[in-house]
Amino acid sequence: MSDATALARAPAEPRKRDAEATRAAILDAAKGHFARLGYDCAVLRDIAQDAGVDVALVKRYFGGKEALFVEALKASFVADGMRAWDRATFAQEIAITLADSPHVDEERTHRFQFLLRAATSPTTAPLLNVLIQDRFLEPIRVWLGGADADARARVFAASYIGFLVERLVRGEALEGRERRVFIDRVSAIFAGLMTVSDGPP
Amino acid sequence: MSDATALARAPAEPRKRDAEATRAAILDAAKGHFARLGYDCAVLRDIAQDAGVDVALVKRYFGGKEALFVEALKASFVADGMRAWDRATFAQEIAITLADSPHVDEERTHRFQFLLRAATSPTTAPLLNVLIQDRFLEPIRVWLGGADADARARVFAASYIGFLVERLVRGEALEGRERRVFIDRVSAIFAGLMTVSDGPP
DNA sequence: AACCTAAGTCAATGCGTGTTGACATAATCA
DNA sequence: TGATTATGTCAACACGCATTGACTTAGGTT
Repeated sequence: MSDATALARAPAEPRKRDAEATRAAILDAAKGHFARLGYDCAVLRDIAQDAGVDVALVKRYFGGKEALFVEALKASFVADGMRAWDRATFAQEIAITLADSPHVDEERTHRFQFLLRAATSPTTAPLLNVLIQDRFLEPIRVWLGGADADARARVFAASYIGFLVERLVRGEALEGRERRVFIDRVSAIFAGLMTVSDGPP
Repeated sequence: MSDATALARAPAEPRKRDAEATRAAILDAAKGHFARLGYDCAVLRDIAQDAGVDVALVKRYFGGKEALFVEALKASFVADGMRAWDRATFAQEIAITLADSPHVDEERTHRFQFLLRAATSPTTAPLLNVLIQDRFLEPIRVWLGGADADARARVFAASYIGFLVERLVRGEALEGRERRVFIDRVSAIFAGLMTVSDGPP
């Protein structure tokens, strides 16, 4: 046990002084906590501890909880990724991802859980309108392209969010035939949204 | 100011003593608050005040906040409604509802917002697994029927939730061509899920 | 009428949490 | 080296909130 305590005794090495690094550490920890817990349940002390930092530094570097949240939210949406998606395989790939457990794609999962939590908390929802428009809906709209891209982007985004929630509450991966059917149906939906027109002209 | 205080002086009429009625009043107020605010942001004092009741009565009748929440959640899902949906018109109707503002369908909106909030709060999510299965997924599964009803029910439920979130953050009704396209696409998705097979056999 | 029990009220306690300012110390520069 | 500043630490404070128990009173019972 003495080894364990020795390992846990990180404070023996009292943190190099490096403003940028600590700021980044806080931001990074914050992203995870906010994504997992949502604004209201996330606790500054825990975030700080996770970053190996004193709580007071949150104030120094960000001003407060809300400001930290906004910063973390923006940092979580550097709005890349989507451009790189391959149109030929996207629908299938995303459906597979959504059929699996939330734990396999931690990175992307976190980013969108963050968005979801932010959107569904009454405290933070007001902060989101612009950001959602700019960094979520708009990239999708551009990526989809074609006629009525805005409406299709809405449906696309909504579906995505929905499947994310479903996977969240499901918690575990789907298996066997259910999994195959799920993937087929979901990828059919996304594929349908990528085609410019399957409704009346 | 004396007028205002006079107006505010509702306590002049000190609440008839009726256990069932007050219990119901609390539960009713709780449903609204939890749906609108989620578990964490909802405040017992406000719920009590809304019901015209002292906070302590929440303890007397329900035991505590969490118990009240569970009760309210169950009460919000009497699992009716869905059976009554008309298969011929459902997809179109639901799409229209989802295109409009959240305020037009307060009743149903509230019930599902409740579910959503509950599912996305880490505090309450654990309480939901069974309930979601029993009162949400299962009715959909039965209503859909046919082969692979379970997988289709998942996709169905997920889509529904997603569109609900989308409408929530959108806040206002869609208009014009965007609205038409949105409705077409959404109803196409639901209609597709109602058909037994459009994938490989 | 006296009494008893269920229903409702009130004030206080304790905890979690964001925020704040005073203090300590490493890093940098004159 | 000594002084100055940026960086990090610590200990409270203030606030909101759920919870709790002691007290009050209406409504029925004997």
